[in-house]
Amino acid sequence: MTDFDAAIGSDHDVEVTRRSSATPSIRDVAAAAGVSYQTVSRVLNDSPRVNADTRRHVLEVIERLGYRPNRAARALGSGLSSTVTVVIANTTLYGYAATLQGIEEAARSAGFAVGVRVVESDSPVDVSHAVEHVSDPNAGGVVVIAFDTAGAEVLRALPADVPAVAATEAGGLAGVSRSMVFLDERQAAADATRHLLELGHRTVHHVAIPSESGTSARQSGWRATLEAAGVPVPEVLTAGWDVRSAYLAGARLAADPEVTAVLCGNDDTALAVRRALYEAGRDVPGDVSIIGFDDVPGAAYWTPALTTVRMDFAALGRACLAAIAAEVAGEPRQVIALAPPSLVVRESTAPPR
Amino acid sequence: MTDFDAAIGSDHDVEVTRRSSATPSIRDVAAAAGVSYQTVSRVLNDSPRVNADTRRHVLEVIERLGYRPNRAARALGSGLSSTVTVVIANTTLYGYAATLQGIEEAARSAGFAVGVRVVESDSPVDVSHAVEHVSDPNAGGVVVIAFDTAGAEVLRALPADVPAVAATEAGGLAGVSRSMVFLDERQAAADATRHLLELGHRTVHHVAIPSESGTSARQSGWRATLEAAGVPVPEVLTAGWDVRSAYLAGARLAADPEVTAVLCGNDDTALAVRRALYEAGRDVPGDVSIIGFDDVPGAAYWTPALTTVRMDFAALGRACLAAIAAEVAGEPRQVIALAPPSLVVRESTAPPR
DNA sequence: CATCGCAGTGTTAACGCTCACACTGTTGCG
DNA sequence: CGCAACAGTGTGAGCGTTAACACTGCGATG
Repeated sequence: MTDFDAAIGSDHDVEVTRRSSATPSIRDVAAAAGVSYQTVSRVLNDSPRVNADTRRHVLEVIERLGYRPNRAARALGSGLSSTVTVVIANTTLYGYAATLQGIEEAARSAGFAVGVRVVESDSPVDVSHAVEHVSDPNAGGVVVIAFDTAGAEVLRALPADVPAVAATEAGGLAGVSRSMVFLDERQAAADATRHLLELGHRTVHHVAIPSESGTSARQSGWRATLEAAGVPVPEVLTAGWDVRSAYLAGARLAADPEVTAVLCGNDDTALAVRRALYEAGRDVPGDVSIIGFDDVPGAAYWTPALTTVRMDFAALGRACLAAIAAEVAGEPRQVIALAPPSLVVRESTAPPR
Repeated sequence: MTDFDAAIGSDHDVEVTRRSSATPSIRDVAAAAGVSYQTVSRVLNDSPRVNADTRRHVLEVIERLGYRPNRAARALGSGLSSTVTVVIANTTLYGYAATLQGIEEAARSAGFAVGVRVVESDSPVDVSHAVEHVSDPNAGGVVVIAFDTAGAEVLRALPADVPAVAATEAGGLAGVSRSMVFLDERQAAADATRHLLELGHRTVHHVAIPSESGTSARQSGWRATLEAAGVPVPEVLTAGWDVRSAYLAGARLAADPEVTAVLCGNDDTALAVRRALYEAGRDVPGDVSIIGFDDVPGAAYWTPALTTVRMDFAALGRACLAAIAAEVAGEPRQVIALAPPSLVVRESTAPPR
């Protein structure tokens, strides 16, 4: 205690410390506690080699001084950074946002900080800027949400020494040797298509959303099911992420009396298709059945409530975080298929007239 | 040029550098370019005091070596960190996600990195953890999305020396002296209410969403308008962020034949209210008119298309970034009201029967 | 009772960068 | 032609932390 008092009592050398008015550093804590700063560091990293009394006292001083560890310094000193950066095309689209939420949740409980970087398009400029941003040495790992070409391009352009994992479509990304995590949408798409066929529909149309490859897993599950059933495989209509393009595709389908069942690339697409059908005077599910993908929070409250595939994006995000943490820790790459999403049958599907 | 060549030619002191096998540092670049590391630093920070030829050569070496500046080291060395952390209650709710997108966009073009921290609730534990996380010295600024109590609590608990700005409801947060930015929703709520009144409705009911204060700006705009019009002010029904609670509120309204017009706290709420009305056999807008808030991307494609208030969350986010950048740069606090959002009249509102 | 081992602590040197300052050479001016 | 001014560059110190190692006692071991 004498040491402590002495340290506090003497103020003839106040000017020696740089600018102690600012946030206290580990050294200030050490001085106030009468120990070396290495001991404080040990307390912070709960090293076992610290006497219980010392630890308690240091903790007390930390509290009293309002000391907060400096992440940047820690990263510099250790060479490790407990940060993961999420590369994402758009934070407002449900699947992306929910995946981000899952990543953040897992990161938070694992003590990681999370960064976000939006890649607006798959243009070389956007992609290279994003790559540049995340390839900061000791910036930690990166999780690329590669549901689309922008993400996929970033993944391809990323230097091999940057630890990264991708959240992808089912099956992963061809030609990319990275850890990948995905939900098995192919299976779910097949289930959804079969559901429609079993209801008695002659065939099922499909409005596709953007995808990394030309053909999404959703689309291929749909196609395989139709082929296996020996029914005609209609031409695929492609929409963008914007609702309007889906509406346009929906309008084309609505004009075709042969169309009685539509598997939509996601719920937003289903919303727009349903609108187009409505405008054409065709009832859902009376005249046309529709199925979405994602199960956005409101889907159960639509009129009619939407039959859709529930995607557990939060689980996807959590798995991505676990994977990147493993990768940063030096474990080998892995490709993880999560449990297949399941079809939630509600009101938008019915037997054809 | 001779110096450069000489420096490149000589490799007898290759072992002097520590572990140059790893990512190159500023010193490796300097050595390879035959200049001091300070010169490289100057090039990186485009200081004007560098000869054009030197700069070009250094840039070339940087490119060749694949050098990437280390953000952590830079932050440590300068004491400044060009990172902003966004404190957010939920990344999947549209208003939050869109605001985040706006912040990120502005941050990206201003050269800031962005971090995300979710506060799951306004519980002391969650709040203090979030505060702890963002009060890292030299972690840069923080933008708190304070649409709810969780955000507001974080803001209140944040040490005064942490630079922060809040995206709030109209009017800002009482008792908090921080920079704040908001969209004037009060005005928009008044417009929406007036629209309904002008259509001939006796009064307008309101389903409120969570808000920082007990009474949201949306609610107070609604109330003021009803009072000014001298019509009865119905009891406010309160919903949470989840669609189900809004549905429950909607079910109560649907059961009341007096209800002919409802101003919903946001579009999700409107969706659920519309569903409840549908289940009760009441047509929208035939029997009941509804108005939402936010104008989510799909709102125009609902059946009926939703009359709602378009909130420019991206602009809100951009303004927040500008504000935090200013704050970090030492400029005084400011309270900014952005242009009031406007009502978009679509199909869900009509004169009462 | 000398020695080993280990709990507990301190010391030194990085980590990669920026800052403040010092230095060199050239230019411009009286 | 001497000196100030300045462009251009280098040097030294430090940012707050961790890692590696060195040291000090004390109890256990033979």
